[in-house]
Amino acid sequence: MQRTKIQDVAALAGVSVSTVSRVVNNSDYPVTAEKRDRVRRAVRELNFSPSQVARNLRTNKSKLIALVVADIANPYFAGIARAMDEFLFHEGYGLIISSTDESPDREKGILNRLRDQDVDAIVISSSGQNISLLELLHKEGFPVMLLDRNIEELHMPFIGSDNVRECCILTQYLIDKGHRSILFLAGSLDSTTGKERLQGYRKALLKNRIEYDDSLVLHGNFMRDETYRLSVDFFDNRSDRATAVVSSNNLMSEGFLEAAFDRKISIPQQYSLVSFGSIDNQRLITPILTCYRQNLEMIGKLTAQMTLQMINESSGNADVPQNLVINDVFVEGKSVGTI
Amino acid sequence: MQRTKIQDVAALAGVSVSTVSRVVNNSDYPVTAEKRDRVRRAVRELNFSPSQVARNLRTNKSKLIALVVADIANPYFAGIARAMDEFLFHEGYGLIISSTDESPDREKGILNRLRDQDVDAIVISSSGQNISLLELLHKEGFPVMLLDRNIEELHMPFIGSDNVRECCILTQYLIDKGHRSILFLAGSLDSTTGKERLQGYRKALLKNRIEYDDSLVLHGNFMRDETYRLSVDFFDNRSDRATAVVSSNNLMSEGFLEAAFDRKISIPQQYSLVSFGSIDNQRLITPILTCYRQNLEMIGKLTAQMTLQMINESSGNADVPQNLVINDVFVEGKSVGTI
DNA sequence: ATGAAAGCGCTAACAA
DNA sequence: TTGTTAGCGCTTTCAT
Repeated sequence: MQRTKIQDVAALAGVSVSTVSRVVNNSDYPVTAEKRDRVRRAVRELNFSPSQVARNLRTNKSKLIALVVADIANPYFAGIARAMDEFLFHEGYGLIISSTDESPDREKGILNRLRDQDVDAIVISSSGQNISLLELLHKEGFPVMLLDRNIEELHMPFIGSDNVRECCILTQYLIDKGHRSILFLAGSLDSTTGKERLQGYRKALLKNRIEYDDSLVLHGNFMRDETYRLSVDFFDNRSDRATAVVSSNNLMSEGFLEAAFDRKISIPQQYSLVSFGSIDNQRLITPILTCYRQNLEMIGKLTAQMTLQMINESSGNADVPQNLVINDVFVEGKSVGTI
Repeated sequence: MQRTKIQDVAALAGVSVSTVSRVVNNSDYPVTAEKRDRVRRAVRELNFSPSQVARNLRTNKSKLIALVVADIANPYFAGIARAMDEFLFHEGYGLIISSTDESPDREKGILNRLRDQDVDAIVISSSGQNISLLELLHKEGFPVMLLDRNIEELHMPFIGSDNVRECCILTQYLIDKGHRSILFLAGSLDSTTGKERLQGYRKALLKNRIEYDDSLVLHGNFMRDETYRLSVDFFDNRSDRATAVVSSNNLMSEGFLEAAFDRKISIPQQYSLVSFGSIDNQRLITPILTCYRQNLEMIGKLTAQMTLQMINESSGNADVPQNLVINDVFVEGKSVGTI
C-alpha cells in the first residue's frame, strides 16, 4: 500500500499542491474558505499526513531531539528522559535516546550518527572527552545542551546541580555528626561533575581543618559494579580507616550498599553514608539515605524547555548560552550515625 | 557554517557525484582504486558525512526504530531499551523512545507521529486499544513488532513471556506452601498480558480445587501508585481475607511492598508475596522476592534482532510473523512463608 | 488568492 | 568504469 502524498490530496480537492501545503501547515497565508474546506475534506478522506522526511529535507529540521547519556537504564537518566519526552511530545518533537556506557569512543560514534540524522538539538551528559567534536557540531549549527556534566571551555547552555555546594554540605553533615575519617567515592574526574563533587568534599574538610587524605578517595566512574568492587576491597583491607562515606551518585551509593550488605557491615551503625542523589525504591530500603534528592521531573522539563528555546533562537540571531543550576532537596534520612 | 555535501566532495576529488556515492556507500560497484582514493581523501579533508535525511527521502528508510512503551522510567522497559540500543547502534540504527503512560490516546498520537517520521520499524508494548491504527501502519509497510503484550488478532511478530504458565507456577508455589486464600494483583485486562497472568492464577486454583473468588482480585493497571492505593485499602478493610498475594508485574510488587511497609505488615511473616518480574535494587531489599525474573538484556537483544529481520524481509517477500516466547528464570526468594 | 516550478541532498537507473 | 540526470515529497518563491 502506497503512502498518500500531497499530490493525491491536491488532485482530489482540485487545487494545487501549494494550496494543500498552505492549508495543512495552517499557514497564515490567505486561502479562501471554500478551498480550505475542500482540502480539509480530501485530507480526511485520504487520511493524509505529510511525510516528515520530505519536510526535513526541505526545511532542514527534523523535529527530533537527541538525548545522549551514559546509560538510559540509570533511573536518574530514565526519569529525566521521561519528563523530557512528556514535554517534547506536546511540542511536536520526538526523542532519540542513546547510551554511551561512559565510553568516549561510543559517544563519538553516536554524535557522528546524530549529525547525519540532522537532529534539531543534542542534549548530552558527556564523558568530557569529545570537546572538539561537540565544538564542531555547534559550529555546524546544532544546538547542543549540556546535561548534568558541564564542560566549561565549551560555553554551552548547561543544566545541573551545584555540585560543590551540595557535596560540601553533605560532608559537613557527617562532620557535624562527629565523623573525621571520611571516605569519598569519586566519580570520573574527567567530568566536571566528578571533579566538583570531590572539590565539595575537600572544601568541607578544609573548613573543618581535617587533613585531606588521598588514600581515602576511591576512584570510580559513576558505575555500580565498579563501586561495589572498590568498596568490597576497602572493607576487606582498610575498613577501619574511616567511619563514614560520601558517595558521588546514586549508582555508587547502590554499589556501596551492596558491598556493605555482603560484608555484613550495617549502616549507619558501623558506617555512615551520605549520597549525592537518591536511589531507586528507596521506600523499600533501610536505611533511608541522607542525600540530595534530584527532582527529575523538573530537570527533564526544564531541559526540554531550554532546548526548544535554543532551537528557536538559533534560527534567529545569537544564541545566548545560559546556565541553569538546580537546587536539589536535602533529605535527612537514617543513614548517618553520631560518633 | 554550511554542511558539506556530496557535490563538494565530487568537485574536490574531480569525479562525479555518483562515484562519490558509490565509494561512500561501499557499493560493490566497480570503482578504480585511484578514484576511490581521491574520493576518500576528499571525504576526510571536508569531513564529509552524507545527510541521512536526504537518504531517507530517496531510499524510504530512516535508520530509525521506534520503541513505544508505557513508561521508559520503568526499569523493565529501560533495561530492554538499553539492550536494544546497544545492539541497534552497531547495525547503524537509532532508537526513538516514547512513553504512553498507559493512555491509548497518547499512544495513538505517538503512532501517528512515527508514521510521519517514516521510522523503519515500530516496537510497541501496546495498550491494546489501537488495533485498527496498528493494522493501518502494518498495511502501509511499517514493520510492527509487539513487545511483552501480544494482540492476537493482529498476527504480528511478538516477543514476551509465557504468562499463563509462569503465573500458574507462581501461584502453585504459594499453594504448595499451604496458602489457600490468595490475593491477585491484576494488571490491565485490556492487555493480553494482564488477562493471561490472571488466567495463570485461575488455572492454578482450578488445578488445586480452590474456588475462584472475584473479590480477591484487585484490578489495577500495572502501575505502582495505583497498586499502592489498592493494597492499602485492602489491608485496612479486608486484610484477613488472604494470606498471600500474586503480583502481575514489578511495579505492582513495589506498590504492594510499600503498602505493606506503611501498614507494618511484614513479608513473609504476615503475608507472602510472589511476583511476575523482579524489582529494582532487589539486592538491597528484604525479603528477596520469589519471582520470575526476566532477562532484559536478552529480551532487548532478541527484540532488536527480530526487528531488523522484519525490516529486511519486508523489503523482500512475505513477512512471516513469528512468536518468540521467552523462558524467564524462576527465583526462589524469601518472600513466601509456610502455613 | 492561487499555481508553477525550483530545489533541499542524495541514490540509482540509464547512457556512454 | 564513470557520468548525467530523474526524482524521492515537500515548502516556498515568484509570477499571475
